[in-house]
Amino acid sequence: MKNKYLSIYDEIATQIKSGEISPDTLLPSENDMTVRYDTSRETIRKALNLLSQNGFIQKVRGKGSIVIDVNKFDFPISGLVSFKELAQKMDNVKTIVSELSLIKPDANMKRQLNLTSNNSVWKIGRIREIDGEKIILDKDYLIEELVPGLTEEICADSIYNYVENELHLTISFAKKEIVVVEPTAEDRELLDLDGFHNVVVIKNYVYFDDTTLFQYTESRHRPDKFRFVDFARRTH
Amino acid sequence: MKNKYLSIYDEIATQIKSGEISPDTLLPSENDMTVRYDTSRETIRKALNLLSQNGFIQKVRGKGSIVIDVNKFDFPISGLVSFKELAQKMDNVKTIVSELSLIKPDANMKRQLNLTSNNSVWKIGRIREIDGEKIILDKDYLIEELVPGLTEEICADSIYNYVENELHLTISFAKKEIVVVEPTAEDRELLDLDGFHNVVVIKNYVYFDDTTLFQYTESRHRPDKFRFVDFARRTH
DNA sequence: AAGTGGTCTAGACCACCAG
DNA sequence: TGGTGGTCTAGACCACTTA
Repeated sequence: MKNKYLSIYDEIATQIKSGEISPDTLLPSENDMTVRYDTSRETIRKALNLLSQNGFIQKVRGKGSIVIDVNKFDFPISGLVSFKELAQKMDNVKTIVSELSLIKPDANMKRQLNLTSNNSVWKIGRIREIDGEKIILDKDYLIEELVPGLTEEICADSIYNYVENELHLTISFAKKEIVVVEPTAEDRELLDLDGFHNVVVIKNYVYFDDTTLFQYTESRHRPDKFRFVDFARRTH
Repeated sequence: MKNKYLSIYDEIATQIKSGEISPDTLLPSENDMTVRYDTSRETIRKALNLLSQNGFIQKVRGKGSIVIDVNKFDFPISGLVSFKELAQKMDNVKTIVSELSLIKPDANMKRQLNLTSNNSVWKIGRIREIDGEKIILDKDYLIEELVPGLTEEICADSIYNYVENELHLTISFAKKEIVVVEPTAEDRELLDLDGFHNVVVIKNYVYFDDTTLFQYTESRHRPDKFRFVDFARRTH
């Protein structure tokens, strides 16, 4: 137990997810909670603001904090979600590493990754197979200097895990871009396109704490199996 | 001037956007700012956290707040963005109201909008024309009781404006879902599909402060003109 | 060791909602 | 009018970075 406000957040979030706290009811007031959790009001408010940002409650001034029916909204996927996290919710998912090599970046790549010197870049291709069909082609580019020692095993598992837990680098934020394009020859070769005329491309730019770009990823999806969910909350 | 922390946020955000504060430099420390803005540290921190959440700065413990190059990341579109806001960044944009009628909801619609009684529902169709091509078909469904008095003029302008500024209802949060589907007969009829085989469908569920659903919208895009940008920040 | 941001406290006043 | 959440203060201790 380190952060008091995170503990409180976790406790309440768990209760809401399990249904122990019913949707459409009010949480105890902030002042009640200061007593119940033996802490100050600002700390309670930190926890409640997190709950609000993550779609668990809705705060209304003069009234209280209303519990939102989380199951009604299947849930914020927004943010940094790796394929592995998604896959855990499904069965029959397999990853095939189609490519793992070190390349010299061309001019375009240098621009994308903000490279000036001639660093080597990991080029990784991974095919995601769901229920026996090859649905997603993930193409990753990472600067070797920052992420040494990649292996096929790591790629088949989760690169995020490796970076955060083994290398102890902190991934901080990401920009995501979604577009729909004609399939390339590579898409046709590697994916089971089944006559589909487009692929959905998700471009992901992942940054470290110090705002340097660490990874550029393209995730190329067969359109019928693609679904993106975003949960937006008005801030002010 | 009401909120101190919002004023400080606005001031610094403006300076970053204009380039008055250079990217990759450090902001003054929080303690410096308490003096400069004549306020407490927690208030400064509120402003800085907003800046961080909106992608202007990156806070690093023990170091300081690094200014991010906002022009490098075009910018957070994530959230509640109406077509009108998007259109203001483009030229040659036109809205054609193809339908505005009151309907009795069918079973599916009742489920989507959480209706029990037999309320009437606004059905609105709007075609968005960009550079003379019909690119987007927006279909909106709103509960009449909550949003009375809709006219073609309002629909051609912005429904959000009407709801927030005329009716004084507060839109609070929204769930967005993106999928790619085969065009319907209606899509083929109303849009210039130019031989494209898919449309990108953005489903939008908009909620009021009290967590009741207020609007369901489908925005149907020709795939080549569709682009979605999301800016995600790790919270903990 | 000095300075930074992260957490936490115990108070205060305000705007808003309900009975 | 009493209770709610929203803002703000002046202080404290801690973990982390940098020199």
